[in-house]
Amino acid sequence: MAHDPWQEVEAEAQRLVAAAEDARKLPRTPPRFEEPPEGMGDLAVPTFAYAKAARKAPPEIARELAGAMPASPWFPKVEAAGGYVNFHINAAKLADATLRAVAERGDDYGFLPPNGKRLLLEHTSVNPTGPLHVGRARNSLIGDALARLLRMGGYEVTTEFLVNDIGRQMVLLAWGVEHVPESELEPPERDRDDYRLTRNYQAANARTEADPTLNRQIESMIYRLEHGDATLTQEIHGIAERILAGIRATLARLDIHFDSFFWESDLILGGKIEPVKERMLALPQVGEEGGSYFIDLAPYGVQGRNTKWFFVRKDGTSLYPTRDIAYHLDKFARCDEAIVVLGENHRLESTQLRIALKLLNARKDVEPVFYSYVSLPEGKMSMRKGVAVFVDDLIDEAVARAHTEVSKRREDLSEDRKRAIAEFVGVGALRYNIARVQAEKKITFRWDEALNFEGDSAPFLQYAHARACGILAKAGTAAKADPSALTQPAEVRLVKVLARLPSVVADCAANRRVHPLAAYAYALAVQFQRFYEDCPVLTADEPVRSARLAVVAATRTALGNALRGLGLAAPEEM
RNA sequence: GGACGGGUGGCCUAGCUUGGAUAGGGCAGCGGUCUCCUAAGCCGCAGGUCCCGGGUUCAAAUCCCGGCCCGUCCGCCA
Repeated sequence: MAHDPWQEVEAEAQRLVAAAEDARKLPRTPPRFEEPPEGMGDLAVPTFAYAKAARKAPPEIARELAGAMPASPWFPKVEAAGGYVNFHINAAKLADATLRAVAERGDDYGFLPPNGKRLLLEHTSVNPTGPLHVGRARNSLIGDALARLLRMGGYEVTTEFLVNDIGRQMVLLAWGVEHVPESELEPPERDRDDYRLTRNYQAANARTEADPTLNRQIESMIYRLEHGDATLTQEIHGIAERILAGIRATLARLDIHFDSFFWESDLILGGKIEPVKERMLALPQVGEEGGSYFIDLAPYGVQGRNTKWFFVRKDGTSLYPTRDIAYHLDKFARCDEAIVVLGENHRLESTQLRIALKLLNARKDVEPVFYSYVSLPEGKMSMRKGVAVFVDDLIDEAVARAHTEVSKRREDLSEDRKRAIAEFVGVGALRYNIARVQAEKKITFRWDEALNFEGDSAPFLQYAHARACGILAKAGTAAKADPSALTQPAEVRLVKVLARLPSVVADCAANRRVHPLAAYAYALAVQFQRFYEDCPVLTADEPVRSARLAVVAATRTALGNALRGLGLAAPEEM
């Protein structure tokens, strides 16, 4: 475990506790280490749990346990304090282990060894009917950060965007493109196909609402599409491709890119739907109602007004569930684990899908990661009502505000340099604001909060990284570091944070959560800033200078990797 | 009606899976701090019924039960 210093520390403490338990004839209790209050050590083991069996007071047990603890080079001091046994760590040894781990792993410090698993992560998957708006972008931001995090966690990750190019919405879009002339449309907000074509989509929506007879046209188009009409499929595919190009351009600005695009129409053209439909129809759980088919999910824990999950229409065409199942079976053949990022409104649907996959004896399950929607102070975002914030506008605003800040703070820089900094600061602020919060929290979008550049924000983290780089750039080559030269509280505390990165990554990857990594990166930046105030590096005498330089270098690596894991730029100056 | 998610100082948020020592942070507010590696920083002050009520426990923000509030879903739509 040379790559994970903190793991090494806990393993050693665990060994000591077990030995002490045996010596005192206490039952082996897998210790859950806690962090004691400041100044009371580094690891704490509560002894309350032993009290009943031992029939002794916790403080007494703590004293006995502490006394029975074998000597260890890791913990020069183990003491009882109330009902706790507190371990004081050997700071020099931890520094040595941490700096060695960073040296051994190099730029990969914090990356876990490859676990050999192919993980398919689906995210974003918006219907290509218009530009990306802020509500949906949370999906992309969470998905992309998760992909980066899981790569750090040792997975071989493929990100995939499911392009829906066969639904009613897409037919409507195609109809709008064909039947609504440019002369009847307002000028587009931006000169790009996603902005241009979404006007046709909105117009088509408005017209079908006003004139229900149009629905027959639309329905016949849907029918043709679902029966593999190659010409129509091609046409819609082409339109979707143009809008998707716009969406991809927006995402690219956020540094979000996909490894794979899966076109839903390929399921139909590839004949993947029919076999799945047949397999489903053969299930004993299937019911029939007026020529249509469903699975009653009530026995599987689904409750509500209607537990019937229809997958075949009375005209024999497949419904979305069938295609979703076919898609997932296809996914499963291409990976070892499948994750999909979904909005909270898809919770039930996801449960239904997973039950169906199980009934079909699918070889894998799909793991959903849910997030709540982003609303505006004035209420819900809605494309149809035009109450939405486009991601492009959000990015522009973020970058503009960042540019104002950079100009204020760095008059010495060239305009090109300021623009470059403004770009990663603005985009970083946006990304971090989503990444730092638990996905299940609903968010009310406020400009001032989304574009905060101080305190717990991306620029703060980036600034810490830039400062570390600044010191290293001026330092020249350093002598070999002697970890025992690190004795100041600020530098010792920084080392302790540095030691934790691999454990944090492991925890995040296992739980499929990115926000603890954000919290870690912030804690690391905070500790580095304090170190920066308290511990001069370049002007220090040897051997302190070299030791501190090694800590700064380790910080650059660890913080840089944490930043990149969150999808944020790790700048050398700002 | 049912299911699921959230509810932590004025605002935002961590901690909840695995119960433990004064509930961590940030923003906004107030006060300090640039002859010294970038002040997007650092230091300090102030601010809390952890939604409410029961229960379990030596110990509950955390677990259990019952409410309340907010959100989401329960289409032969996708």
